Formats: sequence, C-alpha cells, structure tokens
Amino acid sequence: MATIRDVARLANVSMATVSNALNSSDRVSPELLARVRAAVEKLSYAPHAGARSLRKRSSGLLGLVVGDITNPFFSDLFEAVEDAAAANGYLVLLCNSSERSEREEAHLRMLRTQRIDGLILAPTGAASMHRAALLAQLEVPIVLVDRAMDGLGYDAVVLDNRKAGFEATSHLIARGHRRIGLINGPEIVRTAADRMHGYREALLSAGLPFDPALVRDAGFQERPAHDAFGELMALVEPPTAIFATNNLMTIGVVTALADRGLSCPEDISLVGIDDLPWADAVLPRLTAIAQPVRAMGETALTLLAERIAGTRLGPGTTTVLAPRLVVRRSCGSPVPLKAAHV
Amino acid sequence: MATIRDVARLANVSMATVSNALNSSDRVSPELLARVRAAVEKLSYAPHAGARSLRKRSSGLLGLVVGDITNPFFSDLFEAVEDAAAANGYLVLLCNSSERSEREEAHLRMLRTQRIDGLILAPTGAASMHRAALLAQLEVPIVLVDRAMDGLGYDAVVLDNRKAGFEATSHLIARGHRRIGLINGPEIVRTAADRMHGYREALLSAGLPFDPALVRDAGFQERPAHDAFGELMALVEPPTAIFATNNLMTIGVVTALADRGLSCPEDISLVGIDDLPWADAVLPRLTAIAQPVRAMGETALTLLAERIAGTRLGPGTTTVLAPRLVVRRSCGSPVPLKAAHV
DNA sequence: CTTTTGTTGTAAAACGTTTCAAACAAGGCT
DNA sequence: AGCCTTGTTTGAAACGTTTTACAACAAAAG
Repeated sequence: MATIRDVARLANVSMATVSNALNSSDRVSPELLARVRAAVEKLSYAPHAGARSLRKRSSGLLGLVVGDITNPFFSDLFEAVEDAAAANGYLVLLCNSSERSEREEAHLRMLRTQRIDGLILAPTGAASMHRAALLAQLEVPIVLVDRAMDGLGYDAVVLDNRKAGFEATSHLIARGHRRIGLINGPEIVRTAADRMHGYREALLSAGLPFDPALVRDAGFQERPAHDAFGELMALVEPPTAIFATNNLMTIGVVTALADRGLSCPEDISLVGIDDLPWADAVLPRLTAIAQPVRAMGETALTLLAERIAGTRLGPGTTTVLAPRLVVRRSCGSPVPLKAAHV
Repeated sequence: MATIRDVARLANVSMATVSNALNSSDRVSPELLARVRAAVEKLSYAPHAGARSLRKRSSGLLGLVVGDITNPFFSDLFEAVEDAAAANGYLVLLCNSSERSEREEAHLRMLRTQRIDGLILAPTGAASMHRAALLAQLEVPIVLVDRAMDGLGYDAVVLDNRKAGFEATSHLIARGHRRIGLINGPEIVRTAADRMHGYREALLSAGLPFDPALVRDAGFQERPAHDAFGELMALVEPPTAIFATNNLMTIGVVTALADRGLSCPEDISLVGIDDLPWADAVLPRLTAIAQPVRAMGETALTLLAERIAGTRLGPGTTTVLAPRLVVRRSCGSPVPLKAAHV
C-alpha cells in the first residue's frame, strides 16, 4: 500500500508538502496542491491511522460503551452518536459489555490502548470504585449518557426522569385510574428514584394516596417485571393500570398480560418509558414515554467534542432533556374489579 | 502516559526485553519477567495501539459493516461477532451505513485508513462495481454474511434460504392453507430468489398451484409490505395466510392486520423469516423462521481469522446454515372467506 | 582446554506520519 | 541597493513500538 513518501516522489515534492496539502490545504500553492491531489488519486493513497495517531498524539477515535446493543435504546443511541461523530471527523468504537462488568473493564482497557480521544459512557450496574479508576486512567474527556454519576465531575446528558414519571402517571390519572402499579428499577439508581419521584408527585397533585404496596423493583429487567406484575394482580386491591419504567420491563408486563389472557386497555391500562420501534404494530398498541435518544446522542457528542477541543472548561454539568408522551391505545378507563376476567 | 521506555527504565532492562516479556513471555527469564510485570503494574502501562500497528503492520482491528444496526438481526450479529472477535484478540469496528451507499463508501475508506486486518460485510443494496473496487483496495480478507456476492471469490455464510422458504410454506400448508401470499424482497437478490424458490417447491410438493398474483416484492421494507398486504387482500380470491420473508416486512403486515381489525390466527395466518425478541410478548404471538444469527457471526469470524492467519487458502466457499422454525400462535387453519370480517 | 550449542539480553533500525525550524523566493519599503 | 515582510517549501526529528542481528555468557560436548 502506498505511503506518503510514494506520493511525494510521484508529485515531485517533499513529504512535508504532501502532509500540508492533505491537512491544511490553504498552506500550499494551488499548483502543488493539484499535483499532490493527482498523485494521491493515482496511487489511491490512504494515510496510515496508526502512524498519524502516533505523531499527532490523538487518534480521532471515540469510545461508546453501552450495556446491551440489542436494546433499541442503545442501538438508536449508537446510530445518533455515530452520525454526529462522523460530522465532526471522529470514528466511534462501540463497546458492548452485555451487562457484564468484567467485559466492561476489558473494554475500557482496550480503549486506553487505542488512545481514544474521548468517551461516551452509558453506565450500567453499580458504580464501582474500580471503574472510576479505570475511567480516570483514560485521561480523556468523558460524557455520561442516560445515567449521571455523582461526584466525578463528568458531563452528563439524561432524560428529565422526574417529569417522565409525572407525565406517565398523570396520563393514567386523567383517564380515571386511582390505583396505579409502578414497576420500577432499583431505587439506588438515580434514574429509577427520579421516575418514582415523578410518580409520587403526580399522585400527590391529584390528591391520591401513595400506596407502597403498588410499587415493585424489577431491576429494569424483563422477567422480574413479568413476575412483579403477577404479584401486583394478586393484591387484594389490584391496580387498574401499570406504569413500567423502561422498555424491557414493559415487554415483561405485556407478556404477562398475554399469558393471563388480559387485554389492554380493556382489562388494564399500561404505559411504559422508552418507545419501541414496533409499538405501533402489535397489540396492544403501546402508549409510551419516548426518550429523545437522537438528541441525547447528539448533545453528548457536542459536549464531548467541545471538551476535547478545549473550548469547554470547568466542572461537568448535566443536561436534562424533556420526555415526550406518545399516546396510542394502551391506556383506557379503569374497569371494575369483577368485570375483569382474571 | 507511560511508554515502554519508562517501563524499561523502572524494571532496569532494555525496551526489547519489555516487549518480549509482554508479547512472548517464554523468551525471557522468570526473574526479569517478574520485574517487568511489576513495572507495568506500577506505571499502569498500556501499549500504544498506533505505534504497535505501525511497526507490526497489523492493527488487530476488524471491520463489520451492516446496513442498519437498529435491526435486531444486525445488532445480534454484532454481538456475536464481537464476542468471537474478543476471544481471538481482535477488536471490531462497527460501521452502520443506514442503508446509504455513500455512507458505506465513506466507511470503507475509513476502514482502509485504519488498516483493518479483515472485514465482515453484510452487503446491502445493489452490488456496484464501485463497491467491489473499494473492497479490493482494502487488500484484506473479507467474509460476507447474510448475502453472498457471486464472482468475487469471497467466503460467505448465509442462511439456507431455500429451506427457510420451504419450511415456512410447508408449515402453512400443513395447517390446511392453499392460497398463501408471499411478501418477498426483490428477486434480483439471491436471498429473496431462494426464499421464493423454497416457497414454490413447497407448493409443488403438496400438489398446489403457484399463483403469481399471490407474490409481491416489497423490497424487504416495512411500509411497502404493509401496502402489499392490502393489495393481496383486495384480490378476488385473497390468501388465507401470509409468508413475509424478513422481519421488517413481518412488522409491516402485523400493522396492516391491526389497521383492519383482523386478528391472527383467527382471520388470517402469518409466518415470517427472522425471529424477533418480542415475538412472544405481543399479540399475535408470531410463528417465525429463526436465523442462527449467533452461529453466523461465529463462523464468519472463524473463517476470517483463518484467512488472516493464512491457515485457510484457496477460493472462497459459502457456508450454508439451517433455519429453525419456531412455532407460536400466528398460524391456524384457513377460515372461509365470508367468516372473515374484512 | 577448546569448541559448540543454547539461552538471555540488548542496541539500533525500521514502520509512516506530522511538525519545527530553517531556507528560499518574491515583492514592498526606505 | 539593501532590508524587511510575507508566503511557500523542505530536511530532519520525533512519536512508541517490534524485530533483527548480534553480544555475552553459561553449559555441554569434544
């Protein structure tokens, strides 16, 4: 494969000139620029990224580490980030940890070896001291997405989770529901706590009581959510509506519905956080709180690019983006207990 | 960040010894090995991938280019490929072309600059001369997934599409269906042609006539499939079952079903190719032909690794993997025309 | 005691870029 | 004519590795 030296020889100029022509084309005369371009074309020269990163001390690579690329939220996020990165001349290295912390660690080490210029991290699992150390070792700007991590001073871009919880719950209340089951993630994680906070606020501002028996921690996962739904329905006073705070758990309760032959919204109402690509295709047609995934990816990248360029200084701030309620058919009015064929 | 020189100084050995200790640990005495390891640990040294690739003339990077990472088939594929790659010491660079050929080209150029050691390509769109040239310029082994490209001599791993078509159709025939609508991709692409081939074989071996009016080209896309379904149902003798040959088109017809208030399998039966993660959660619970995505990713990577290592020579061969029918609830017996509330 | 063989370590030369400082050319001023 | 400017071009050094070729030495063989 041709090197910059070959190009220089063919164009009859120095290597430095070729480099200048390719990188800062205004610093070289039109005459030579044309010669260089022609030579590049003829040899179909492609610079060697490794050599370049060695000399420039910057690789043009960005890392994106997510917990599960199979989750539509994350694949959409990747798409958004990659588009924005391409527009800024960066290439993104996607790391999928499959929710396993050992793999995440391995990836972080890999990213360090690759000398990435910046990292976008969608933190998963518990915040470990060890991870914090690995992140610091990277010695590059980091932007958090989806979940903030307190005390580390990183920029973050997250959903307005309180508002998401509030709106979902209010939507249900507006339809007449008074007992609303909340299937949530672990309260230790901010996201889950905030969503529940919104839920309580909505209840409060409608003058409804908060009943702890109606909330379950299903760890943001599908199967536990399925089971949690069962528990909720076994209550002496079961809920007439369910609010599931992420897409996996929403799928879990939809499955549970189908298992019991319950139909939605006739027998019970359902609203979830995270819109799903097929939410409009299948039954029930799911009403959901959509996250502005694209905007999240784009602002994360903008923040990161600014940090890298050094045009953004000071402590990290967290950007909060508004949720959007998309109303479909899964929420109706509550049905009297006996009418439901449980 | 520490360099190999720093490690050498701290361990009181030469740089060469550090390199040997790290790469071929058996060529250095236990004594020094320990010293080197300690120094590496203390400095938390991470080698510089760029420098290494410069010298070694190999980057440890593999490319994976797909048309749409948002499609579960491709995100599953990425997961499988990444796992297998990690096991072989490779890092994978995911390129999502969003089905746009210009972006695909840009990605291929990028991959050349990165000096990837090999490429896994899930070809999308038409086979262009231009793309073929770009692929050749890469000068690395290439393995095709999902679709083969004739005449270029690359290895490929694909589904047994004929069999997939045959099994899906036979499943429907076994339930008593005689008029089966086929919503297919463009026949120019092998995948689509083969699936249709299987469809015809199944018809033939059941002694059923092949009616061209029952097959539509929906370009493997959702919206066109939705419309194609409408056309099929407008026939004087509409089908009692639909076979959609990929996941997007399956979603399209499910939507069309819901739009018309048709239920499945009561009013019409449906089988699709590509299983979907939520196929069991929603209604209708979709019977589908599952592709062995994980196996596809793994064998693709194995093939690629062997080509790179030079342990595999000669012209490319195409590996054909068997489909798996997963039966759920979307296929029943045909209902007489008048009974269906169209 | 010399030679051979084998092991373990090292100095130095690449690998392909970018960038620094210096050289050079061509005008524009005194 | 001499002296600055200003703008282009270039030689050479540096970036952090791996590898080649060889040196040093010890052990085994003669």
